[in-house]
Amino acid sequence: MPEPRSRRDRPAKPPLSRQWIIDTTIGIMRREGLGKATMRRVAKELDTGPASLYVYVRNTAELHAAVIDELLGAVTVQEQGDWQDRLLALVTDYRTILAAHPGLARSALVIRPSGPHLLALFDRAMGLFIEGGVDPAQAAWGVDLLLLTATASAAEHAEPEDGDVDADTDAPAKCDAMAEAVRAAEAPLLAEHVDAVLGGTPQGRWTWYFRAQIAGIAATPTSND
Amino acid sequence: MPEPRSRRDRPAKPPLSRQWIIDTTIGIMRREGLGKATMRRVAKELDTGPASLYVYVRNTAELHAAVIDELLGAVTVQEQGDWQDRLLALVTDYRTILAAHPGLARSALVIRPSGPHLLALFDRAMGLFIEGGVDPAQAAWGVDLLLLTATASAAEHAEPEDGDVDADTDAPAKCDAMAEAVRAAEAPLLAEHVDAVLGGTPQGRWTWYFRAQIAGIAATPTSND
DNA sequence: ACCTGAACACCGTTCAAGT
DNA sequence: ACCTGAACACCGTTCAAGT
Repeated sequence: MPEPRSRRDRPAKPPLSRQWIIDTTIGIMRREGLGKATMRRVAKELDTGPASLYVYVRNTAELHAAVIDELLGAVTVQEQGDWQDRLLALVTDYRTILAAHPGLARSALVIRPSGPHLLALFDRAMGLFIEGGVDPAQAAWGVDLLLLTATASAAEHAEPEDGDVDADTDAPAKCDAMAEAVRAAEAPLLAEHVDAVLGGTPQGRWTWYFRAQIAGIAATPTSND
Repeated sequence: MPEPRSRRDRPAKPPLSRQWIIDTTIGIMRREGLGKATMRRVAKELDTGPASLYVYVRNTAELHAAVIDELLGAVTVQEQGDWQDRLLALVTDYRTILAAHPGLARSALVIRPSGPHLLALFDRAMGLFIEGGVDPAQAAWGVDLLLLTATASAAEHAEPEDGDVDADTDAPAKCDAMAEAVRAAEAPLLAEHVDAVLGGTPQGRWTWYFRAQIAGIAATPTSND
């Protein structure tokens, strides 16, 4: 017996490539959330020190961007329905992926990922707009706007982190606080239309956001001022 | 001489109230960015330990939310122009405040602030929509959408943190990377309309986002499915 | 009752030194 | 050349103990 195996049965040594780092990060994120997928934690999982990761990724933000693009590889391509239905399916897919894991959408907003999968998605969305007869310039900015909204909406509705405080206080307390604040503040219109403001399911809201934006994008020419 | 004064000439002792904590946090943020406005840093500025702050604020997120609402007190009310012009001025003001300090918009997206100043802003925006003859239900969701876009847009275009890497690499490298990625990826439409995709000033884009959304909001009824 | 020192359990990133 | 131990300079939050 030359030496006892460390921990469990590890085959020789992990390769430690960029892809392996990304996959490990995704694994941790799926199990414990993006908040736990830190450099130090990923390094530990890879049986090395955090410094080693910097050979393959520039920093934490770049690693998270790579994770996002990797996950974006899972967006499906809807073949049925008209261009608007297919565009809705595409953007909803994008949003669902970002909303599934806390922090992912927040990261996407900050680091502006531009990996191959996002570009492919952008290209498909542009294609659907153009198929719908929308001017390419409007289509380009329209896709930007749609993805911005999808990302922001995902950031808002992302499930809370694993170790989150007061899960029960979530919805009721928020409504109470809102209702109380509305009454306390000088917000007569909010008070009057409180049902409209707070009403609707997240799903219904998202669909309406999409439809409203599609209508506006198609109808609003890009000015040259 | 009973005892030597600590550091510089401090008058007796700071009051250490919630408002004083918020003001101190804003001061640090203005000078060094939100990233530096940590519990520990604020406590140090207040000549106490971080634990003391928890008597007045629940946690870092709540403190940052309070800071945002405080800053939102500075939104001006435009009196000239039609309802769309005034709404644009209002939402642009909101966006400008969030974009001025890095991290602020990012925080706003996560913590969903609902302080009195935000509620007042929401109420004013609703009022302008209703003045424009927009259905209240559409107005309510419309304001939500507009603020979501403004916040997300601010998060994207926020000035980089004080201690930021490669400022020169910013715009050119981003364009190069984008252009290269477009060529490398299978993104023919992106490649064809690259000028439209990357074109326009942030200001011009924001105005177009606003106009497109206004048009869509006014034209899209909230369905009851 | 109100406040806080000290501790707990973490971070990202760098760099000199090793193989 | 490639890799990394150890250090640097931080974090948020809690809680037992003090006044």
